[in-house]
Amino acid sequence: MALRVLDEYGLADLSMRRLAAELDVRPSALYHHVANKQTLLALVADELLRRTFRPALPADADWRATLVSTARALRESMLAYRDGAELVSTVVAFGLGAAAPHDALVEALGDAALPASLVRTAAGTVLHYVLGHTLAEQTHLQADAAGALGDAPPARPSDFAEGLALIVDGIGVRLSGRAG
Amino acid sequence: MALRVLDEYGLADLSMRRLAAELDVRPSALYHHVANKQTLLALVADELLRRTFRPALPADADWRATLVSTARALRESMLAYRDGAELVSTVVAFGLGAAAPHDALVEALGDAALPASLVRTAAGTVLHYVLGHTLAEQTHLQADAAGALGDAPPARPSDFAEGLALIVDGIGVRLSGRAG
DNA sequence: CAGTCACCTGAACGGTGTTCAGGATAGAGC
DNA sequence: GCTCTATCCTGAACACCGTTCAGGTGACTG
Repeated sequence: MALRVLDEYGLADLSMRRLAAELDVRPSALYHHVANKQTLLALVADELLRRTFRPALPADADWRATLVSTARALRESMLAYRDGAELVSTVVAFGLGAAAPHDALVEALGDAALPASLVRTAAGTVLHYVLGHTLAEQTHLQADAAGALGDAPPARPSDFAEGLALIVDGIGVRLSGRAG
Repeated sequence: MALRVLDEYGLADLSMRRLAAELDVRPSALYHHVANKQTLLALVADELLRRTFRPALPADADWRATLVSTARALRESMLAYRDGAELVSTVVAFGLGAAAPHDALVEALGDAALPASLVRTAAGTVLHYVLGHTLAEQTHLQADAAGALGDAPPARPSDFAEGLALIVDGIGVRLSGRAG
């Protein structure tokens, strides 16, 4: 329900009052189900990810392919809803939820023979990259869809993959010839 | 002035009304100097960076050292003010200003013999990483300073350098033996 | 001395998140 | 059947928010 409002009106207009109106209820009623708006947004972000974020984990693939596919899945999840990247980014930043992406990235790195602390660092690095890149991408996309501003270059679709490959190769260096 | 209010009250309380009160002026007066709050925030972010972001560019250093020092300088700039990372991140995301960090990263990559498109990708990747990491770091720091939540691990100081090194090495792979 | 312009005030508009006393309603235990 | 209780809700208010706009005031220009 809240996701419908998000997609229809955007994150800026996803207010307690609008959501309540959509549910045919007075705003104060929402506070019997949720402590405040921030935790509501965390629940919405979790629901968004639950619905769309299915990181493929083919057992035979090496860690590179798994990591790339997980990152790609996260990007596509967020792009699937209006303001999805902004929503997930803020929820992740405040640490109130949306732990699934980080967990999925850590799991994807499980096959690489890396020390645990480096796994966490690498997962965080990839996560920050995907969130930042996709947020910029979606902001630009939606700005174009409304009234273009058009000074920045139009961001080729391959940019995401290229930046991601940079990090993946950086991780690969740490394995120095061991696994693929 | 606005930076004083930012440091004293935080970004959430940096309202047009509070800023106007601090300047002993009515809120509507601000709109004769600035179109709206978003561009005000962009100006504040630019001023923050102008004051504190001095990327050291030693002519003799190789691109790795220059890139790392630029990234580190950006992180420290944002940490120097309350909510600095959040402010700069949102301004960069909306593309209304704060171009200095990206430009500085591009310049730092100038010495590496990379194709122009890869320079832009690499700069964007590093930028997203620094913003995302520092935002998370500062959010955590400030949450601790108020009333700790304390479930997430305490984030060792070396985490920033490790993640950054990952990306730098990824860039290095693209040079395959050419420069340092 | 009139005119212009930058700067400001005062008041309002239409929102926002959140709190709180109290009303309804359904199910459990006696 | 009848209380008791917990859940869910309403209505009203509080204290803000960004923004607009007509009109006032002072300084600098011609």
